[in-house]
Amino acid sequence: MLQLPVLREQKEEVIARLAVKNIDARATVEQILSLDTEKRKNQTELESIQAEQNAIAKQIGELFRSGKKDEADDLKNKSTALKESSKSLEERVVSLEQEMNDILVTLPNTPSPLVPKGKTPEENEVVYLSTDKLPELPADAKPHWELTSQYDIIDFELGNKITGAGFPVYKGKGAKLQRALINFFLDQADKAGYYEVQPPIMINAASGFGTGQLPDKEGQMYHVTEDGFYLIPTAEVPVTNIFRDEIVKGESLPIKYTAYTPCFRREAGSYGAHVRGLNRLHQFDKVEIVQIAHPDKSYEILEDMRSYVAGLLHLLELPFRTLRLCGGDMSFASALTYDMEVWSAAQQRWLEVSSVSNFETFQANRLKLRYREANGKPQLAHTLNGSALALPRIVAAMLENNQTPEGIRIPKALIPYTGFDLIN
RNA sequence: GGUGAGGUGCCUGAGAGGCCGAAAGGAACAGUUUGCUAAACUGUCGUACGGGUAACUGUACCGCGGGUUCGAAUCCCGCCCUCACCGCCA
Repeated sequence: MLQLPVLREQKEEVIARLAVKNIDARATVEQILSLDTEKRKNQTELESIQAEQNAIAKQIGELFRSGKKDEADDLKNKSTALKESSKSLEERVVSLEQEMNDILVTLPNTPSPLVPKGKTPEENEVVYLSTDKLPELPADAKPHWELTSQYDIIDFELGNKITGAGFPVYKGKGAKLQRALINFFLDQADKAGYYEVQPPIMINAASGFGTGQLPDKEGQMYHVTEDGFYLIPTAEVPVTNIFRDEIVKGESLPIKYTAYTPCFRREAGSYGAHVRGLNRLHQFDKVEIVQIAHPDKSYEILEDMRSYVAGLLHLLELPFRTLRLCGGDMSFASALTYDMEVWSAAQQRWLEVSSVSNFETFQANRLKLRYREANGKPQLAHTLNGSALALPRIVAAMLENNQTPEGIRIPKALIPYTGFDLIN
């Protein structure tokens, strides 16, 4: 959620920046500001009436104590009259504020000045390419969904039976590979100074609102209606919400957390060949990294997180590129996002495996997540997060790129975790 | 699921219609003293939103939402949550 004072003081700047996300926000911003002006006008009036009521109530108390009941009765009547007008004013203020907030939460975050203009994924800016020549596979190379059944390591049909499409069953070395990747990613995060947590994988509505999934993406989450909970689409939600309504000490920043969780996404509206196999699942595993940062440091930290994720991909020996997302391809809450895509040789396409974002104060404002320097006023912190990493497409790329006549080669860094160097 | 107790500031915890934005202790911060540390003493110490160049000032907030009252942390109603015990159970 954008900060109202920023909207008031830098209206033109906000409108110009939202234009990078291809949004013409002028009418909305002006509506918010006029509601705000109206609200404040009513609020000032209301508060002066309340001040008078409070003064009268105090006087009545004193009159009662000194036995002047008649005078007290006069004041009572006066106060009752005031109550009428304060009550209606209060309703007005509350409804103006509500109306204003309802509109304010629909505005996406303003992109950072680094964000390139653009509408489609093709206009994302390639900022890094891990290799100048992409691996080439023999003509009979297979896509991963054929390899998974050839080696019987991931069973999509069995998942269909148990749950439905997008819920695969990992088997044998396939299951062990999952476990190996999760442990590998967690160990790496630990080494990089991230504190490991295991959060709930169901969240309440307040948490969903805090990180911006609600009300914007309600339809993308599985909803447990009986209890009002949602299955998490990413560990970002429960981990960042650890700090909801918190004022942390300035010197404790940056706070670095990591968590492994399953993630659940309804992916309503997705279809076609690009959802085949592991490319798009309803349930998948991911290790997430989250940082709570000082506003002056958050962009430096974003670069750190980006190079951390790149390091993981190098260790896994996967060819990848890093994109700086253009305005049109960015998420609602993000100010700057880097996507990491690995090259899937058999599919001849790039697969997104990580998204690293700085949300600046956008989430913190919803979360009421603040920090305080010694004796200072509370300030909104910046929040950042990134996948480090999401498993399915890593597995897809690994299977496809590393296929040999003998079997699937496991990258060196992973062998201590899998306990085998070949899937055959 | 049943029964009982309870939700007050960073924490513990008092407060039971007006003198309460809230005692007391602890923590934290600043200072004094001691050679350092520790201790002792003194002071500061909630948040949000308004108004004001500012000093300052107003309002709201004691789990959430309503109600009673001139006046509610305190009384009434509804909801949520936590804890304890019982039941069930990995």
